Amino acid sequence: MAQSGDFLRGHTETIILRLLLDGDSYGYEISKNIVERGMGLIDIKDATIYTAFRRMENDGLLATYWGEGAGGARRRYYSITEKGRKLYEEKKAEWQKLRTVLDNLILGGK
Amino acid sequence: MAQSGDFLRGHTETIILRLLLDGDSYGYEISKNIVERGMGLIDIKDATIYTAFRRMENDGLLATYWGEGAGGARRRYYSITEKGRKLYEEKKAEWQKLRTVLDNLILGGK
DNA sequence: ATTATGTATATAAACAGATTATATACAGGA
DNA sequence: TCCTGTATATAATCTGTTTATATACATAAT
Repeated sequence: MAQSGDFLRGHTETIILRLLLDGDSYGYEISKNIVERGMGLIDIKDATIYTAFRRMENDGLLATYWGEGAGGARRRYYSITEKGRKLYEEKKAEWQKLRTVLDNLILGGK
Repeated sequence: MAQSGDFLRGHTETIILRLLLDGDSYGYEISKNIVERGMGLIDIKDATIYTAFRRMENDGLLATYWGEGAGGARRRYYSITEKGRKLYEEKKAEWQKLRTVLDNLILGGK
């Protein structure tokens, strides 16, 4: 019923911003990175990543430039902007609050 | 950008199932219950609840009956089915795993 | 009396982010 | 030559949530 995309929704941008905090990267690498850390639960699709990039670039959260295609195809690199950093901090705080709320609502208790 | 609905998505049904585990209830009460526990972060809309009920009833997760409208309008009560209980257990385990994954992806570390 | 508020359910239409499908391109191994 | 892996991109589709709107009854306020 609910696919991985259902609970990724609302977090995809935050995750991308977090990864770019460690340094510039490109779509394919970011995608692989997310799936790797996803413990088999997260299966983010290429199209999701690339459409998120367009959206985030338009929103001024990311800056982009072309890197040399070392080996295979060309790579488009992304770097996080100041606006992106600020949004990340907000989203991070939001997640920490949300986690508590969902623990309460899903696991129950009280 | 991301509204509360974005991170509710994929969890709404789980939350409803959890609340019905405590006993039969009706839409308005469930809705109020969720918002109350939401710490101002969750603002689930009526339409979301009622469309979720239809979906879940069609999926055999819920059974329904009319209760007397004590005071105001009539109430449609819902009770969780065996299938609903099983799905809840799956979703609960999924959430506990997802929480760890998202902690890793959003907060970073390692 | 009538207006406003709170309780309670319901559905069509719009919205938005994720998925599916498809296309392109190059390198290296079988 | 074909397949796999790397790498990006977009149109069309899917789906759960939201917006807007409708109905209905009880009670308190004007």
